[in-house]
Amino acid sequence: MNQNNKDDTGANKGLMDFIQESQQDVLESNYSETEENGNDDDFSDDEEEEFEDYEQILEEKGKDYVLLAPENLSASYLIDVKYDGKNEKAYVKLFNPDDEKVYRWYDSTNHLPYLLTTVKKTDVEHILKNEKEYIGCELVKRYNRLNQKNISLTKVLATNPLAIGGRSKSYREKIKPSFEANIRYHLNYIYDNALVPGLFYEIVDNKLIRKEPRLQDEVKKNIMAIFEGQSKEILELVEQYLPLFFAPIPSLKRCSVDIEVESEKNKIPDPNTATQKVISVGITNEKQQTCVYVLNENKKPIDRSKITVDVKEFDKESELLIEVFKEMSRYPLVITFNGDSFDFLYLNNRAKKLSIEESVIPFVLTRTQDIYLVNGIHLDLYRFFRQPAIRIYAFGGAYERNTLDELGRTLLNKEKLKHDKDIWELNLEELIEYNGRDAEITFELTSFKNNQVIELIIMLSRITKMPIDDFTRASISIWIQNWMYFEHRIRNNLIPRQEDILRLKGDTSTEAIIKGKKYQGAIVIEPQAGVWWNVYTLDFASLYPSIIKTRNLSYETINCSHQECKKNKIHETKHWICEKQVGISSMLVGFIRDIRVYWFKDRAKDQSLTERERTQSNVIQSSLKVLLNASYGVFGSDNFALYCPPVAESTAALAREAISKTKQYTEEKLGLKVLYGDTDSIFVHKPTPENVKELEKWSMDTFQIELGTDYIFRYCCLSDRKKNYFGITTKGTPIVKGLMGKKKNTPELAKKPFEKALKILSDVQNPDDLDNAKERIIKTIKRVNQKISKREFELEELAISVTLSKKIEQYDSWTQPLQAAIQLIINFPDGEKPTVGSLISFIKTKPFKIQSHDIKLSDKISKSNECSVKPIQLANKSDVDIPKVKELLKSTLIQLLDTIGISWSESIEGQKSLDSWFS
DNA sequence: TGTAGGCACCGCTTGCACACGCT
DNA sequence: AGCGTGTGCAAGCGGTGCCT
Repeated sequence: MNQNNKDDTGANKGLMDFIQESQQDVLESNYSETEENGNDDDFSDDEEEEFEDYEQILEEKGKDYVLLAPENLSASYLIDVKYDGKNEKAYVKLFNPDDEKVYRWYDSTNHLPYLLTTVKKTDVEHILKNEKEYIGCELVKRYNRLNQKNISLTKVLATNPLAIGGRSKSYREKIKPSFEANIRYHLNYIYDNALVPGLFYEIVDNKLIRKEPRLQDEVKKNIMAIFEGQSKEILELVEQYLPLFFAPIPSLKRCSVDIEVESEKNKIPDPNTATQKVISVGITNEKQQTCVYVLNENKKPIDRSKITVDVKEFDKESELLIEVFKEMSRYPLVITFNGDSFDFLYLNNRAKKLSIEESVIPFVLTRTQDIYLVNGIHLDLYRFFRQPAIRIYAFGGAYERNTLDELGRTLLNKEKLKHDKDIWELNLEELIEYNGRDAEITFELTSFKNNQVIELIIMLSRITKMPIDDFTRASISIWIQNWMYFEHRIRNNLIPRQEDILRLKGDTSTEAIIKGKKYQGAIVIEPQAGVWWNVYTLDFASLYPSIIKTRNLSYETINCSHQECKKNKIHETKHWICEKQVGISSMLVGFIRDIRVYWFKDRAKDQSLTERERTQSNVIQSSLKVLLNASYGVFGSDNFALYCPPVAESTAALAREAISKTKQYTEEKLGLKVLYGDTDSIFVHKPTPENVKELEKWSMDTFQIELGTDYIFRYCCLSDRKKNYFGITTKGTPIVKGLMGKKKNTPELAKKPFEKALKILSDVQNPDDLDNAKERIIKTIKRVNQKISKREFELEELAISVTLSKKIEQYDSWTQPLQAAIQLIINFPDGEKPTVGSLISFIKTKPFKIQSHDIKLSDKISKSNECSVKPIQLANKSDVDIPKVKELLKSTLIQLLDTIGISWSESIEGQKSLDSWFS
């Protein structure tokens, strides 16, 4: 029997056994052998012959680089799991640190694609009687979390994943209901064998066996102590995850690749046609050596004194490419920035165009337009850094836009080389330097801060059980889905279908405040306008995940079938929660919350530890933070596999309850004034240290959630606008939230006086200083206002920069950014077309009409042609609409001024008219 | 080609009341 | 009187960026 099926009683009791067992013999064959498969692998001992044998089963493309694993291989790093369609087998890629080579190991257990169904075996055989790819059925048992019952199922096996799902006549279309039929095969392979990408495995007699890291007994003991008294399931999770956290992360040998392509003026080279020559390729390796492979057909002399990198010259483009491919194949990990859509796509198509032999082209294109490497793995940093969860939670929003230049500038403090010319005008030396710098920046994005990014990627890959190249291309809901699927499978739990969850639990019962939303969300406490001295902001530590944990929220525990549980109601909703079963998402989210808060978070800052221990702890805590912060939201997102609106709704409702009760307690029991609050925080006026302590204790006793102090404001200015305030901390640091002066689309002209005013306010120590500061602020602003009247400004200072969030033809409203984008298209027909993500800069002008355009637009606005803005590229100073600029300055600064009691019309405008009266 | 909902602000769009002029 | 059209206004809505 399949080892995964032996735990017929379901639930979690077999998990520890399972882990133990998997260490000894992970991949013991489970199925009765089917001898149909012609490629059965009795590998010869002779190495050369061995290669002969394998050659026929390897795909043509890139096969020169593939090295098959020997019968026995020392501990190697599991970097990838894939499926080989020609051989109908899963394989893994192992990086062996001893010889620094990547080996490919094909499944030796005859693991097969399958689906599960409640249809009886005889009926299945009837349905599939003419199917050549059908192999047979097995009877298996699973535990169904949704109804808490063991269930007998038919496991339908096929030779090929496409037979199961992915075609119009796949088995999953014919056999209904079918379960677990839409999981990609290589992921199934990972789950079934409990593989963890990023851990060490060795091959013994052609079996893949996990190598356990050594754990310090002391560390283990201390961590177990954190979870003392918690349920058995949680303790098992700790055991399961400690090796993932503490296995060393080896420094992966790797290189970055960046290409430059010959191009005509104002034309972007098209990687699909690849009609232009590749003129240079920069490669940087882990020793920080950069080499630029440059095409020099006319053998122009290169002045080496002007060059800081290594150079290899080629007079034939095809030779250049072949050499680059060969160099890339030496690395288990190859990094690009946007390689999926440009560099590698271009190289691939260009190589075909130049008739380079398939066997030396290392790329594999997938249906979803990702590009994998035959031998190593391809990490496209553009895809990784683009993830909102990564941008915000792992990097604190350090970069705004996902471009190589901005990432380099904000994370590395290293900019792309600037030049006035365009690529095709550069001389060879300039081209080499430029290309080399891009390759360097790309590489350093993975190596800065002791390889922070690469370690983050590997740690998240271990936790989510996704191969690195899948993981870096997928979004956060897929990460969490995969993580939870894995945890279902190793517990022998049936993975529920989204439709079943929805049918049983789908309804929400609260009304959202914003039209079009599914349920009610957070509370924002009405701010008390004014200047407040000595203000504490208290907030709950990861409130939503904490609620999921403490209140046992999960798709199977919400609205369970037990009559007795119905009394366990959730505030303001119709939902109740199960008291008999521990919810799987509650358990998983709770576990990573606890271990982050109680272990890794402190250790990331603990000066008594070594630097190495600190950075590793930091990598782990930020990985966990990324998952935690998304763990609530995914349940409210209909493209999440375990989508369960009542779970999300209940989480939000319980959070509302927590914050309201806290406000009430603070006001009524402690007699303090609550000035403001948002979601998980309250602003308290003048609490004593004892007050704060009492609140912390009360919160722990009432909700089992930590309430901590975030900022202590010397003073804090609130207006009547929510999510809109600023304060100066006791250390003199200004904290600004939501004010227009901070928004990225506000023109510099308004931002500058805003910043100045803020600086003045930072120095204010007491109410008397404030009056003084007000005077100075008024003067500053008046000066700016006068300058505007006299048109004393640069055009750039007025630019409003906005990101397009949709394609041009999808806009239903004739908005200003759209007007500017269309003018750009009309005036620069060969230029880069504005589209999703483009940053458009424009200035406000008096209304004017543009020539009727033949750009495809939505029906609603296709006839519009009157514009109120001009893109900065086309505008003159004389176009500027002065009253509108003043309006803009006013609305930006008024947010700041009215909180400190300055009236715009009296202090700024009124004063000005007096001035002019006297002069 | 998505983790959620709540909020501020800008400016276009739309619907309505009303005036007006024509038949 | 009945109808179409122009005008001014306010509310609604689309869009962007932000907060938690």
